[in-house]
Amino acid sequence: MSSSAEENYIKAIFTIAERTGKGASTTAIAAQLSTKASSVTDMVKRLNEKGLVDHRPYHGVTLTDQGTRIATQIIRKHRLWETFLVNHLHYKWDEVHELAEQLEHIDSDDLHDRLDKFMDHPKFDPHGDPIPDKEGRIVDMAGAVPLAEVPKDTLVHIVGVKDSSPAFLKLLDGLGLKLGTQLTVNRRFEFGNSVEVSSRFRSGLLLQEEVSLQLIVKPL
Amino acid sequence: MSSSAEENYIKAIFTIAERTGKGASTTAIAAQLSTKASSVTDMVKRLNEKGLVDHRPYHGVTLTDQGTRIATQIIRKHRLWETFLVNHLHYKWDEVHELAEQLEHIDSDDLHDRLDKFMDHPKFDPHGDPIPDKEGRIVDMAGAVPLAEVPKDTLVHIVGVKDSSPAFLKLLDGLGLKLGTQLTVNRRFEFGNSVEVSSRFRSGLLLQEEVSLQLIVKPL
DNA sequence: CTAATTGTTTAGGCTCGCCTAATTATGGAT
DNA sequence: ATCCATAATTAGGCGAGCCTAAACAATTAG
Repeated sequence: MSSSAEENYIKAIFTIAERTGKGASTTAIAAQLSTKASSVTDMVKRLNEKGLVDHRPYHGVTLTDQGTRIATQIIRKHRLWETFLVNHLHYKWDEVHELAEQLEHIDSDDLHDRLDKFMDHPKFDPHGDPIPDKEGRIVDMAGAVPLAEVPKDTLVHIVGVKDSSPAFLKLLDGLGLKLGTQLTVNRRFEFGNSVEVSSRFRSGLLLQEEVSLQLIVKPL
Repeated sequence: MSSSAEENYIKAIFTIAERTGKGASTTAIAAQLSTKASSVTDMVKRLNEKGLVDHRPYHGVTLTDQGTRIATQIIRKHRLWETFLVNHLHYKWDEVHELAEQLEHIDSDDLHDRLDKFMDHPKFDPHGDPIPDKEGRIVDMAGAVPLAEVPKDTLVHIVGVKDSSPAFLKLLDGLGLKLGTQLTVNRRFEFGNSVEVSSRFRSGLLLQEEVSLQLIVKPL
């Protein structure tokens, strides 16, 4: 029903709305997809005619219920494939995004249900992002907060990353940080709003706000 | 480098050449892809400009070495995915073709090498067709012949099917025949060039030439 | 050898998805 | 309330891939 191009727009609109809490502007969509604003205008018109988006110029594009359903299914497929690639084909967590961007467009609900079952219904992908179930429900990550907001002397463990770019993930690898790693905030510094944390393997690790805002943790 | 559409043409040309031993005519390609001859002319021109095919009008389109390499890689991907779908996601052998047609266009040699490794380098897909290795080498099926050509009182086992259509595969399921099934030709009849075979579970099974030509077996 | 049939290409047109350049509309600052 | 920077749209065009209808070429049958 939807082409890959359409699906990419729908996903972009969804993630922009999620990130900003507002409708996605023409310009924002263009930036997200590395395309031009005029192309976005074109596509938004098409998606609107298909009943997948609403558009109030200068106030953003929002997904209709139907559009939202499509978006969550694409995200489900994306995260299922990422999980498969990491857990079964032994890719590293910073290597799977591009591949999943291709695989997410495979058109078969049944295939993805089977993949889900094959992996025993994983709840989170390799970056800690929740995998929507086949009805589109997403478990909510109650209690999860950026490391930057954690008070001194709290024991937490890493449950996700806000930034899944290869660069950031490789940085974490280099610091010996991965999902599940337990951390305690030892000290908090005014300067650069940085925190000093200790893990079992490394203590006195100083993290700038730039990092600690992207690291999602949960108290233990 | 190649679009899905181009890949489909290349694959079609390859399989027609394999089936007929000759270059693929414009008409044959059109039939294979359920498209029109004029569309084929268009695409053949493009593929020719890319150096993937040669074309002598009225004598058929043939793949260049480069085109052949692409074709075998697509077939490799197709058969790897079919194997994955059947062996790991528990699809039936008549259900996987369409899905593999989508998955075969995923652009990543590495992914398919890993998939190959994950499955322990399978040599044949669920229909008994050989899976090219990453250099494009295909194991040759020495000694494999259509059941129709097997002399009386020979013990054979099924190693492949020439026709992988769901209809034919379901027929085989209905007859209790699958890859590996051992058969003996009890009798051969003039009429319809049919053969009577026995398996461990069923004896006196009469097969028309239409079926026995499609069943590839190997003497034991 | 010619004619008829079949195969192939050409011409022109369509949609999708993208582009650039030019234009218009708007929200926000003054 | 007006003006401006920014956002958005329009207009026109392009390539890929497909189509129909018409023209044309070649194989093969007579």
